[in-house]
Amino acid sequence: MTTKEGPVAAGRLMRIHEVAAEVRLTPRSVRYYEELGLLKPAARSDGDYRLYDETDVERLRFIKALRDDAGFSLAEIAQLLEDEAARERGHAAYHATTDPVERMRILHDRLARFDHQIEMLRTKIERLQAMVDETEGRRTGTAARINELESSGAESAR
Amino acid sequence: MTTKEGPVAAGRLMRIHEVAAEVRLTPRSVRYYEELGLLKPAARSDGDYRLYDETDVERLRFIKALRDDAGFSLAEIAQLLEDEAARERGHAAYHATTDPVERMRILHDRLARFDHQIEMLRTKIERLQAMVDETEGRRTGTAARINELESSGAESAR
DNA sequence: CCCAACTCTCACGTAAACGGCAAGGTTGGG
DNA sequence: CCCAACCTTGCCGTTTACGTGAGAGTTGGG
Repeated sequence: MTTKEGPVAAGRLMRIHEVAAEVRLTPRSVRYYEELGLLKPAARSDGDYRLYDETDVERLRFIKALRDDAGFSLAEIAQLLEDEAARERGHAAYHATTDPVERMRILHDRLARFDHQIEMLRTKIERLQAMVDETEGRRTGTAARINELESSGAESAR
Repeated sequence: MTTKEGPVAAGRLMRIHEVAAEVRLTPRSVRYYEELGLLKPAARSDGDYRLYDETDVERLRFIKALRDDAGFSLAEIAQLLEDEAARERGHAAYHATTDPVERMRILHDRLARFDHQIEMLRTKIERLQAMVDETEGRRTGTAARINELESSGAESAR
């Protein structure tokens, strides 16, 4: 009943410390991300243990990359990935309807979200590139001064 | 006596709220960055007011970019820029000595730091690019499904 | 069935990066 | 010289992103 069904992910389910180790996070962080609505385990055991599948792992990896590499806050990541609640609704809705128009809408929605993600990342890349360019400029200045010194006093070098 | 001298920066000096406004930071943050050793005002007034010059503004801009765009922590930024203390020592040392060998060493040092900065930024760019690629992969999959639906049920669309 | 290892949900503690206030000092135009 | 607007150094408060138990329950191999 808490099972995330779906057409994929028939592999085995993992417990929280397993996925945490896999993506190099702590169980605490994974639970915290769930608390913020970043993801929801594929299932729960009878004893209410969180159980994760491969897609959860991928999602966690993506979250970690967004946090570590892109430096987004968890709040921003929540925006980018949208609440897991909304995502699940979208997924369920897709399989609940046979209406192709509705399915179309959902797919276009998903496409738009991917485009948004790509755009945010691209923007970040551009800014970083600008910083690289600037730093290279300074580097060139320093390198020039080295050349000056090197050619002016040309004798004491090893 | 607290003046940062140097051959450049003869422009006028600004007070903390001016530079803060200029680089879109709060005076509080600027003081905090100083506390962490990220920068030091060019001078102090008689009444001990912090006074900044144009190079300080540039430095602050760079710091902000590293924080906002690259997502580095202030501690990491401190590493990248090295303690202002060390920087100042290097600068003073450069002008204190006339020994070309010593000057050479200082310049090569500076060059190495630039190279390190560039490398860190490049690494970050590569990771972001990898994320873009991955997201584009997913996007392509969704786009394909849209095409399927579009050609299979080709009549109900507006 | 037993027990070690794992998990659950509170709940409080912490480091980073500031925000905001207090109590007092400084600046500079009128 | 006066005063509004700015600044100073403390110092405590807050948010984010977790760490760290506490107390109780679950799992699974022997």
